[in-house]
Amino acid sequence: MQKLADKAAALAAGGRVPREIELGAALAIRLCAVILAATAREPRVLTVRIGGEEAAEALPSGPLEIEHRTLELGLRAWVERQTSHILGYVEQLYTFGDRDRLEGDGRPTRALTVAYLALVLEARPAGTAEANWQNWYRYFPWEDWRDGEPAVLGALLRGLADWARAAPGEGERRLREERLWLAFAAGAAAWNEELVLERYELLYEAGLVAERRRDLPSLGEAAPGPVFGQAMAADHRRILATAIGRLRGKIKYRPVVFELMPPAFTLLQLQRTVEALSGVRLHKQNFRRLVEQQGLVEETGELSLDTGGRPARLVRFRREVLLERPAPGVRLRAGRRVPA
Amino acid sequence: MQKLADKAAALAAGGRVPREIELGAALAIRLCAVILAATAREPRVLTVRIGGEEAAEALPSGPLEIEHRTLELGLRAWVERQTSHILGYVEQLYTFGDRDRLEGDGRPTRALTVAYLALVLEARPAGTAEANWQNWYRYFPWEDWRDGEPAVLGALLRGLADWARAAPGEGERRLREERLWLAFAAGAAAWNEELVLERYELLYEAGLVAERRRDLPSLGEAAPGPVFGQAMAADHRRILATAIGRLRGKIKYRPVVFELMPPAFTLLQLQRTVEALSGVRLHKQNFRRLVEQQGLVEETGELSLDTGGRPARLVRFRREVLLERPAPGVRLRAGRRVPA
DNA sequence: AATCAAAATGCTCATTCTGAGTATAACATA
DNA sequence: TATGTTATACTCAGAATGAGCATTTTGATT
Repeated sequence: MQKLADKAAALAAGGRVPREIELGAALAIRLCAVILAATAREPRVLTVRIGGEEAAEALPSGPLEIEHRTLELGLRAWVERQTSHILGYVEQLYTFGDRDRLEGDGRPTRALTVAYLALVLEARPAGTAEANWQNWYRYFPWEDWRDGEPAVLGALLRGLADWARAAPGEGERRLREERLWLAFAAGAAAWNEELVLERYELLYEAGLVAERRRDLPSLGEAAPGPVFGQAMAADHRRILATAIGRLRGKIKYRPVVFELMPPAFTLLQLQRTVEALSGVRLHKQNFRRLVEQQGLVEETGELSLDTGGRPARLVRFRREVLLERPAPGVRLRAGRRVPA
Repeated sequence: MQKLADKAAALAAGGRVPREIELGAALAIRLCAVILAATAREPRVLTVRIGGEEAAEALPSGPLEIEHRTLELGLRAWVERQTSHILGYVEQLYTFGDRDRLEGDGRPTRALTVAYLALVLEARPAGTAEANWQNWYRYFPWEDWRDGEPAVLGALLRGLADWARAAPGEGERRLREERLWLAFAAGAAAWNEELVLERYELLYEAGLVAERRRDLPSLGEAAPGPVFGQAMAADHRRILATAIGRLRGKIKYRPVVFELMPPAFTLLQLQRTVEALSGVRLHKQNFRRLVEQQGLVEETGELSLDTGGRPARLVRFRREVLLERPAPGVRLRAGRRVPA
């Protein structure tokens, strides 16, 4: 305890301890934005292509600038200037601080990345080849259970099971199996749609995503087999996984979906959007009961004729709920498996 | 879009844009630890005293060191070395990046603080005067509703109401009133114990905490009145508020309380701990029903005779629940106001 | 015009979960 | 032995959930 206090005092007084990351050390700070949108059936993420030859898909990211008053304001300003997207909902996601992320010049440096999650109304589909809206299941095909068990799941679980079996030592094997069980709920029994990051990290450790083989080239031959999902630059796929998991959790207790909806929408559109984000199907009648009981929406008085069936009432988000209910989210209990 | 892509590409290729925070700029990165523990009746936070003369209470914090592989490992190593506390549960809290936090030399700098929440079993009460376990309600007396409405609440709400009334313009006034309503639930009606940070920030903006007057000395005379709670160094009270809010939320859906419990405990001890953390009283019978139904604990076979009444069964945490239930937390619905 | 497919919308029903109690048991101490 | 204190068992009404069936209202097809 004493030591701690001493050190703290020394630091406060301007003293320095050895090996602290000093001004002038190899340190870069970047802000990284996971910008999400959604159509009724497709969850979207904004990506850019970087790196000349072997162009990799990446999340937009920019440097922290000195004149920004706070990190979040910095991010907002930066994104608005660059993409002309006005960010509505913005929340800090996580700060990634791995050492050894290689910067352009090849020296190992400490790269500190502060990642943010932003929700926007999707604007024009970004006509250039450089910045694009992508369906995020492109990167995580095993996360979309809307039409039943994803096709890749079998192969993916086989790969993971092999990895668990190959563990050095009994204890490690048990640990891996436990983690698999938790993240994949024994295949399907009780799929937890929030564990996006946990699942990605398992795949990474097991060498089943391209990023791992890139980061540890020695693994290239050791584990041939397939890799799953579209790779991204640096650790951007991990950041995206963090964002999706967070969003999937948040829609349950905060009305954040509405940030992704147009001003007026039908209840089915809302349901489809929630399903797109969470990757599971919901029971229609119960979903509406919930949304209406909670007072999340109100009538606009208009009808939508584009339903393909009986016209639907158009509703809008009731901003007042924010003042009424402590945690108004779109609770989602999955319906049964859908016929197909 | 095009601009964005260009910039990203330029950066990846080693190019630089103006005013980026460059190596060598005035930038410091610190890791800050909110280390929490609890006795049955008292929630605790580990603090140190820094700064010679006007010693302020502070959270332990240390520099990011280059040889740490990840931020979290860095924090663990650092805290273990300094406090001989082995951190069990550790989670990243938030990254605070305000400009203009004054460093020792008086220059305005960008201080990036990555804050972590750690839960430990309280060790010896830290005999030195320098590092101490403090009841955290010392800093947030308005957050403790275990014995009914906190005494300070009246004065505090009056201060806040004055601030709302003094808003420049109708719109701003409405906004302030809305925020007050949300954070304080109109005084008490539906107290939401998770909004610790929101409440602190309101008090800060209203000039009702000492930190605000320190940060904006000009306010000193403008708003004389009282200030609430014990102040802390820098923005440490804000960080602590973030931690408490996060913890209060988390105990509901993850079995994190058990990180704070001894190996064997009685159900009442567990309840008192949860109450200490959340600041509200719970209904005893329902609490036990929940904990037992969820399979969170199992018998040790022993009895505790220190109850002051009928002896109680000693139970222990069932680690297996982590593998069984998707979100095993100690759901807490407040009981009625307690007789006193 | 009659029929069909696709939604939207209305309503039911059994089950589980919650909130709030009452009642009883088992100890320490005055 | 009476009293205070805590543990533990059990009840009960009301709300919330999960799963369905039934009916209505369109456009598209026979």
